[in-house]
Amino acid sequence: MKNFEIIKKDKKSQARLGILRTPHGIVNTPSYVFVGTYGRFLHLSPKDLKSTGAQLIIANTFHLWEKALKNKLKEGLIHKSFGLKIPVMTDSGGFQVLSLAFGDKNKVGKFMVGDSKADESYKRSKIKITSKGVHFDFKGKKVFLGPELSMNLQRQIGADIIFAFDHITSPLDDFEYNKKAVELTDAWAKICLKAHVRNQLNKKNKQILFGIVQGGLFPELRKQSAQSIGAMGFDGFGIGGSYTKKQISQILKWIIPYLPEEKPRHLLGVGKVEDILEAIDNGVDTFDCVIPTREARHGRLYTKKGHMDIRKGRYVSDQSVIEKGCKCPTCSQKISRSEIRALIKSEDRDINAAGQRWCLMHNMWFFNDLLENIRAALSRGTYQSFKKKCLKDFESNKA
RNA sequence: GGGAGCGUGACGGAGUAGUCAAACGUACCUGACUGUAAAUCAGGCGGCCGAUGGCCUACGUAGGUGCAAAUCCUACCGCUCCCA
Repeated sequence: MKNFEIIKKDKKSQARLGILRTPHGIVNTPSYVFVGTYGRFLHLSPKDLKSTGAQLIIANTFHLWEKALKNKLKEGLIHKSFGLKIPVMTDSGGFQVLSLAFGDKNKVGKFMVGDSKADESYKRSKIKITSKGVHFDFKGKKVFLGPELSMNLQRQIGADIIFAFDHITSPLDDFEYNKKAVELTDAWAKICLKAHVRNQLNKKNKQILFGIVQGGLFPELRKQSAQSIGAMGFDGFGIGGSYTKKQISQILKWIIPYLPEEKPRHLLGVGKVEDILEAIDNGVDTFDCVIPTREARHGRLYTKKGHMDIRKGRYVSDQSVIEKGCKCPTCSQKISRSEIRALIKSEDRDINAAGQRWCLMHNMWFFNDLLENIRAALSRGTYQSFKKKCLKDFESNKA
């Protein structure tokens, strides 16, 4: 049976409704993927996680590995770690080369604000990239990560869907550098595929491997990368890179036509409300993002009419629920804004954690519900009007 | 009745003559957060202005010394502790 099946396509866009089959269950797509980097969600029990309705979650190979380095990675640890038998992904660790090795130093992250020009002082001074992988400093130690190692680690970790080890570039990198990065990502992709075939040889439930498209902000490189990675026989595709916000849908338009229609597409690290609507419109099936969880921990709560910062003084004695009519675990239990605020403002770590837990469950449920509504709209053939209304409501900011 | 000490911005709490509109913390206000080194971070927080500078009002109250005081002196008010 195929891993992925398209059930319905939107007539006015690239959006599609599908089913993704994994060893630990099916995922209805489009779907949000929540990030539990270290194999857990801070402050949430497995039962809590389940109550959010999450279909698919993702952990990080580099961080799991780095954390478990003292001992040894245990076989198939990831589902035990999350404490739940649900579909799980692991990212390859390629992004950490950008975010850890030089992201901080050069103030380069996933997103750039405005249109940045190449910075003369920008250099990859603390990182050495070879055909085998990347050497860089982490917490004062020399570390190495590459395609072969990432594949082996991901096999041990045991997620349902794993990613090839790629080379992400920064918005400050020029065409030449991006060209090399695409070539390197291609070369590594081949190594990953080979290792993957070997690793999965006698396994009953084979892991699903996604290759990753790069190419920076250059249409010809994006096309080249999509064609090349797209032809390699991966089970699905990740779309990577770092860019300015406005460039997401542009990049997708460059890539999507060259990726095999029948295979799933995952947009790496994008997940604001307006961005996911746009991504789905352009043919993306899944996407992971820290936004729902990180922002929940920081007190930002989502509603259909925008988001609110529950820590603000105006909620001190607000006895209403986060969003009227919301069926999330938090609102269902009638936990008031006032109570959540009091908890999350507490300096006591346990009390504070209890507040964060309510926020986490609400936000995760919110995004799952949003995706469920998107799927329903796709099913009915009303995605375009749904998208329009959803954005209008959300941007009204009357939370 | 006698002795000792203390009174600082919304609160806690530094400062004890000039670099003080006053450290720091909290509260409060704004804003960030997009393949998580993020239960985090940044800015503001007396008033006014023609504002990377200027003016006014401020450190219990009222006076005083001094070029200059939240910082020294006197009195008063209030609070705390000790002895009777």
